[in-house]
Amino acid sequence: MAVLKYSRQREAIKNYLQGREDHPSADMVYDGIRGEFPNISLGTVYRNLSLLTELGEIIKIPTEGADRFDARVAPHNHFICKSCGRVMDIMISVKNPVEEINAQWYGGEVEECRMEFYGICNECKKMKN
Amino acid sequence: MAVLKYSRQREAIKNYLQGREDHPSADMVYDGIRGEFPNISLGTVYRNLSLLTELGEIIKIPTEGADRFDARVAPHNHFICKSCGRVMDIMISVKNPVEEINAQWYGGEVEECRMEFYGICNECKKMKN
DNA sequence: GTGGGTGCAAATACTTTGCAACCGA
DNA sequence: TCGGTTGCAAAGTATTTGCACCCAC
Repeated sequence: MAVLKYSRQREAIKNYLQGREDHPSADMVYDGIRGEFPNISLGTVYRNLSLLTELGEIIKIPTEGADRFDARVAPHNHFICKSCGRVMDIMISVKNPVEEINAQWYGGEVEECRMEFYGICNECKKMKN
Repeated sequence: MAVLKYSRQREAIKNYLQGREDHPSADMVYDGIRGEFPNISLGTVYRNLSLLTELGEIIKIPTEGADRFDARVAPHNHFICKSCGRVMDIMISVKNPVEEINAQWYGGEVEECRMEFYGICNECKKMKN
């Protein structure tokens, strides 16, 4: 791609993501920054999220339904609620098995491991009672 | 849901999945069984894949682009090629960290862990040379 | 001034759904 | 027969893209 040029919209999208604990979808980012940029378009949000993902400044997480985005790029793992779809960081570290996998598996070279833990979140458990 | 009734299409879809090493999308399943059922519709394929997923007879794997489906329901992990999108089983077992997570994390109760390993598959490496 | 970025709308990709006909129990 | 299932097409959701205008450099 050509030389990157500054854009206030891209800056705002990245800031918005960095200020969130959850993992918003493109649509949620769009809603979230319309206060600051009332005329921004959803296309611009998608374009910048893709660009930031390519640059490695954010991470894209495919889930059921819309993709989620995460400004925390350091390796970490996620909990995904089977009931409400919420995506949460799991902050505790478990041993990363990448070296183990590469030592034993020949389908390709593994660069990264993402663990996804599925279950029912506490919010949804409360609702059931 | 009401009582399940037998359907040749559903049977064929499940058989098709069980006979594959890869993890086809709905569209690939559709193409794959049109030989046997020339009049089957894509809607029927989607309906049955959803139903089988709910029944726990297959697994749905969200990825970039279309969802993939897997008839191997026993816990196992996947390698996803960043270049071609191919999804492959990683057959070697690494320790499942679910108990470790549940012992230390209070966001919810974890039932299942899926590890996704990202990298470049051997096929794509060959292409580059 | 040049070329990347934006807003807008149309297009595409993926998936679900309403409905009448069909078929398994 | 009864009600779940199918094929078809239309609708719905998620995402990408073409284009004229705008703005950073």
